[in-house]
Amino acid sequence: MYLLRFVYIYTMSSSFPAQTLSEENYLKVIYHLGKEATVKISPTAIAEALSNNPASVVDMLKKLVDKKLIQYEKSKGARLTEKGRKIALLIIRRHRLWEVFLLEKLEYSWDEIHEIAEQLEHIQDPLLADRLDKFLGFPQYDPHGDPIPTASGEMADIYKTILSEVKEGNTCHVVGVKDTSSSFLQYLKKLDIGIGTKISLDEKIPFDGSVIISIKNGPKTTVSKIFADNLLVHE
Amino acid sequence: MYLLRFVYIYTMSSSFPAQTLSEENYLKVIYHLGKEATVKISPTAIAEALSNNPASVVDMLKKLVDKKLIQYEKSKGARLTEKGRKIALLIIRRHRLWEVFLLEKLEYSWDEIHEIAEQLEHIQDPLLADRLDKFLGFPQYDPHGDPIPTASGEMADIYKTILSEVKEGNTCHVVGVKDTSSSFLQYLKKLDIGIGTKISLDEKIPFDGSVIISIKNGPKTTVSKIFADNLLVHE
DNA sequence: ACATAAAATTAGGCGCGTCTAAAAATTTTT
DNA sequence: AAAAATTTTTAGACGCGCCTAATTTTATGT
Repeated sequence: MYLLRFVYIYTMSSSFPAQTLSEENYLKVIYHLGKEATVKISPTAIAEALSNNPASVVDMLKKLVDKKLIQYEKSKGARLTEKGRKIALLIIRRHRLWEVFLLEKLEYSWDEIHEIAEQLEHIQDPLLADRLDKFLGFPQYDPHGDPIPTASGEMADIYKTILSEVKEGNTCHVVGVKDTSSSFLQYLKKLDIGIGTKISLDEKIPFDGSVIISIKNGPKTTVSKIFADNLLVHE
Repeated sequence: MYLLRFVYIYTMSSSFPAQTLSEENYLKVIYHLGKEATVKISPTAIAEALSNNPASVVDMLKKLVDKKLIQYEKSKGARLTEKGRKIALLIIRRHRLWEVFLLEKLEYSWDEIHEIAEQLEHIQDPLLADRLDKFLGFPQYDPHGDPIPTASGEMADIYKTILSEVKEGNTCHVVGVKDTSSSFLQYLKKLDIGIGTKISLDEKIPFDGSVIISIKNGPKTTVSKIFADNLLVHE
């Protein structure tokens, strides 16, 4: 019992004091803007991502510096500290786990889950993310194909690609969709394709980019290039 | 498609514009304070329930009057309007559904769920409560034995009582616990008693109030009066 | 290198929800 | 019915997170 508690102190979920909702959103945005390049993030970029004003951003950046969640020097851009990065990853972990929950358990569709997860990601409880993770069977990817950070704050690389990029003869698993229109989602349902569905790419037609696939080792089906461009998969 | 949307307008979950978190808490508190008596609720009582200041309460009451969520005349106390009552019931519905989720699906214990549900009850989405309700199998009572308001805003009466009040020969179902100490919860686990467990009261011992019960039609077990006083049941 | 454009920062302000202190109204006590 | 106690209300203020407008700093173009 004591040992368990001890271990918990070192998992992401319980080691940080609660941030305000707004602070959490800043950390998340700085993380997302910074992950591509190692460049420092400008107030303007943050303001745009949050749909607010650069002047407001500067105010908040000062506060985040005080809390040691970011590094920031005047006119040099912001960067997460290790502490800030861990919190950002926790928010992202919570967001993506809730998205899986909403899609798989509550039967929401791909295009509805993001907005609700934006709210749910801020629920504070030291055990919640890990319990939800377990309940969902430790999913590795969210319904948009993005990797879910682990309890210890590690995030898998994104191997996701689109079906049309898969080589002939290879097999992949569906991790999400790009297009979330109901016509596409309904078509997927008809083909019995969902998250995790195994697809083998049998042949590509040079003429129009159509691809011939086998769904769950079943009979061959042909889908258009438009279809294949919008299905996110993971090899 | 259109018909479905139309119907939804008339269910509790989607018919109200979002309130602020604080407004929702005021409505909830006014509901809870008002349900016992039909008396009007004083600012002082509300302030105490919210652990804040009567002066703050008066400010908020004015705002709630403007929004037509309560009736309030100077120094006469507050009362929910029909609109306010419906919103309060929706918040309570969400709270209790999330409590069921946390206990049954995420393996939280009786004493941990309230605080998390206080946060989850404010998540805004027109479909969420109803989807969660369905996912949970339309539970009628939360883990504390309190009835869950329906999607249309009706709440069952509270029939709950304690095991020691059940008459000899009657059968009841567990709806919750009064004591949430881990020693009691562990004892319950050992006896294989959980939410919904069927218990028949076979005999009461006059000497010390011990009761002899059958759990799930199984063999007879004797439990103390202290035990029977702390188990909430529903006949 | 200098003028111009763009970005960052400061200054001052605002709405929300809270507070304290003081005044007004109501209720209770005698 | 008057005095005392309590409750309610007003007045004024504050922190948070945001805003606009003006200023300063940095980057860009010729």
